Amino acid sequence: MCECKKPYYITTAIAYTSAKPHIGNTYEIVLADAIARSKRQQGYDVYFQTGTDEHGLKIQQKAEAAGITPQQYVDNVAGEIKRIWDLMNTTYDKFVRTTDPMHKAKVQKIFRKMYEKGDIYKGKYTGKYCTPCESFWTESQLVEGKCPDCGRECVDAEEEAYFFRMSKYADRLMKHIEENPEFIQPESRKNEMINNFLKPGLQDLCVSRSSFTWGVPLDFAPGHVSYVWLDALSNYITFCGYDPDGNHDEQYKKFWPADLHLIGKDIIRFHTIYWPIFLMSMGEELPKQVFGHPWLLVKGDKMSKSLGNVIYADDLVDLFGVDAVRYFVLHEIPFAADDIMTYELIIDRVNSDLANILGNLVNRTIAMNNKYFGGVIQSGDVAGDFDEELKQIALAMPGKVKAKMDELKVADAIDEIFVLLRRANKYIDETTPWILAKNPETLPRLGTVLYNLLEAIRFAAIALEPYLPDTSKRILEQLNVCNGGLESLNAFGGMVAGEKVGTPEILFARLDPVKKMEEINAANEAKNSKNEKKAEKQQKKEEKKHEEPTYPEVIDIDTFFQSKLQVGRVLECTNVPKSKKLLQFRLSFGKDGERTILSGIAQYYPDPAALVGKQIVAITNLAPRKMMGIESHGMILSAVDDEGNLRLASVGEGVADGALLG
RNA sequence: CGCGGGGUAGAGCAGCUUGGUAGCUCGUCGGGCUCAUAACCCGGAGGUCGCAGGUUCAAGUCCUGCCCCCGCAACCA
Repeated sequence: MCECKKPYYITTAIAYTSAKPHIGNTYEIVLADAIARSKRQQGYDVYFQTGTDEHGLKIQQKAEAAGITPQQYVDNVAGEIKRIWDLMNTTYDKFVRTTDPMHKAKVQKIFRKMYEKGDIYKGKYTGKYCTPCESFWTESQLVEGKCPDCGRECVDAEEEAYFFRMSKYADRLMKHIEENPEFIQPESRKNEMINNFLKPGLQDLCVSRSSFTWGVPLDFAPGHVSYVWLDALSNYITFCGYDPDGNHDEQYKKFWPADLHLIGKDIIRFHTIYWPIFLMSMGEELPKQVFGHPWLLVKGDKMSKSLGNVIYADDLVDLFGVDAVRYFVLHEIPFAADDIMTYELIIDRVNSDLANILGNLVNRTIAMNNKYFGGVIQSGDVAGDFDEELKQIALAMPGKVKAKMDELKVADAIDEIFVLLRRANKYIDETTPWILAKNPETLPRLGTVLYNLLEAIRFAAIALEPYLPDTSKRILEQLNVCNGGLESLNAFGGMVAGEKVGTPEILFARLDPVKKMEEINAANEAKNSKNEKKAEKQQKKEEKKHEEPTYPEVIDIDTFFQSKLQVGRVLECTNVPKSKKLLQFRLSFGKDGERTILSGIAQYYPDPAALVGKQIVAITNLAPRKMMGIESHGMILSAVDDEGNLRLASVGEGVADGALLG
């Protein structure tokens, strides 16, 4: 092999330390690990970086709620994330944390460099400001026009902030994306970025915050911290030896630009628009490829604590073992579409693929070699029917696997290995070793048949290493051979006659679906009844806090009478085109005339026309607001309960249209 | 008419660029085998390839129109 190995730099997104990662998050690191291991196997000098993103308002708030410092909080969560990454047997070379002083110092310099270059300028950030909370909100973040945190009035305000001139680099980025079709994967995402963000024109991005302190402080602007994304994205270079002053480490010179940023499809925009532009501003090369992988869903929903459908990697590992979990996520998740996971599906895969096709093949082959030849490997030179096809498939397999991996189609790559395993099972049927064993004359042929099988298994075991590292090792141990790497798969004949194989051990036990499900349900219930219930209750409380503004104990009558509440009659009610949520009402308020009001209740009224003629209650002196291009003059009152029942407020029939409430 | 992806056997997918016997995994039914973890191997059933037109000797595959689903963007005053 060549001494000067080609470099390969792969990263995952750094995990946000606001909560323990679930299996969906864990998928990313496993996928990256499979790619990294595969590249190492192919002889690349791989640098694999992952880590945690530890700044931001959310973390500051969570720490406050827990009564600890933000640093303590992120130390805890980062530890937990690292533990899970290790549990999944992932071989990252570096685990980075954005609270690292080295990183922070570099981010400060990067920021200053961009500022001095003129790419970042001081501007005014306008929005709604909640004085008691000292928080800025955008219009869309407000709840009922009030602060989403405390429910109090917000005022128009502006504060000093720093902006990045995105528009300056937009053309260059567009050109880059178009000239490098591999840059954004899968390709459908590429169009999304171009059409939704680049073509309409990039807005300048606000890259500083002064409403909270848990971030990288800007040395030239006291009170400001860096926008988390600028801080977080920089990790890919700061921890790889980048020096803002230009004295880069050897590592940086060797590995940058990264070959692959592996990220979730939800953060593609940050990685394919902002990050490349930041790099352009710094004068650095762009990463070669960004792959936005799909999601693992549970019953069609995104995993979330509030839905109560979160599945954690460590729980799955307890139930199925590391390699089974790795196999499942790597094999089931397609290249571009989200995948729905269920326990039943995992059991299914473990049984049919791992236990039956793989495990049973290894087991029966080694058992036969022990039974018929006392474990001694025979020579492979008594050729017969069916041998050639098996050999050809084995020899072609590594190349096919590599081709699939080059396209990042990991599931397909694994399938190529299973083609060989299936063929080997068939070969046993065709050659009927148990019949050959009965006649002393056919014993030499039996030796060769078993030799071919053992060799085919060796091929598979070595090829499986990137995906099922532990199982790969166990198979090779049972075969009693070393992992000779991919080079040992150039010729069919690596097993050495005269050596002895080990004893067969069950690699994956078959699972009884019914029993396993009972076990899973019991485990889940036990968990729910204990710590999770407490956590859930707290969670619910927190969510309610967010949803329902806290009201002042007492308000005076004048405050109440600031709202003009009137009875109105529905003249027309239609869906707003292209909107999922909005209904457009034309209402009569008697002598006060007619007005148009929009309301986000479309999902509750599949037949909006049915509301025509009804009397409702509306606030009519709210400031007009445009939504979906239509101006709304007021707000219709309604109530919704936890079950999702919604009713419009009314005063009963018999009151004149336009009558005032009070 | 905002942009994009997709609709193929009970489920999940491939095939469409370069038209020509509709394929894979799981499930199901039947058979074989007994070395092995009731596993393995073979065979069958099951599809008007979203709908309607068109081009062609021939269309999942190309063209036109329509319907439905899913992402992204906008949107709950």
